[in-house]
Amino acid sequence: MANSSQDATLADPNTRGSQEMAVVFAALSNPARIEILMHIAKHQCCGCKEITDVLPLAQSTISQHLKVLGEAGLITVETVPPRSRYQINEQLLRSISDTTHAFLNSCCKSDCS
Amino acid sequence: MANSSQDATLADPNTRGSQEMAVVFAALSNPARIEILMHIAKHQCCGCKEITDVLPLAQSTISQHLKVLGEAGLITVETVPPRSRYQINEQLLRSISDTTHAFLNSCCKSDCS
DNA sequence: ATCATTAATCGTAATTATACGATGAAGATA
DNA sequence: TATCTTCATCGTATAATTACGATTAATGAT
Repeated sequence: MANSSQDATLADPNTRGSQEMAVVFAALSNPARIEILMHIAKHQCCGCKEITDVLPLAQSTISQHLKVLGEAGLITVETVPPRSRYQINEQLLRSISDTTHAFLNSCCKSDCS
Repeated sequence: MANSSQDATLADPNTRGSQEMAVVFAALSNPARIEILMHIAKHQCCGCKEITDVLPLAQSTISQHLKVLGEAGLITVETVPPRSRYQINEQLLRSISDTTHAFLNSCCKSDCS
């Protein structure tokens, strides 16, 4: 079933193909998810409710977005019912940041006049 | 109408909100589009046909992907029928690279133990 | 004039994404 | 035990994405 938050196939920037990159970008392709990510980063840790209080979306929708972010490995979850604490997966995010930077820059280093 | 390749609202990294970021990430959220982008970067300039020859997708599909990449501002088009030459929008891509890097890093600079 | 090449667009089908309300599960508290 | 809070999941409706073949448009070559 599905890949957990710490998926080994995403650990090494150099083994990240177009498929893996697309998954990460897809997770970032929704404005609500970007806001959620920023909110978590700002508050370091937070639960679904705090985000629901701040964004104009239903709790079930937020929960679903959190799931997508988790499956892409961008955040981690720690559940102690009835609460779930979400936080940024810093290690992976840093790796993704580097990969993205390298990828985009590799598209720019030519001189097509 | 719609936004052309050099959309002023995307020119400044600091004015890029979650909505604008999501558009860029959405354009990058498809493996075929990543491959297309890499192919264009590798060959500096190329037409739809060269990409169609290399990817297992129909010409109409490639053309559609190119349109998405163009609307997101990642590539520019120069059409002299019956050809269209695509190339990387380096300036915008560099700006996007910086924005993405800054955004992802801003999510990592806390210490939530 | 006819044909070939290249690429955009249209129509369409299948899949995926997004959002919601309702429900269920887990534990804390009255 | 009954109630509250928090969150995940289910079912569902709507919209967007992805892909294809067919068609059209523009130009160059025969």
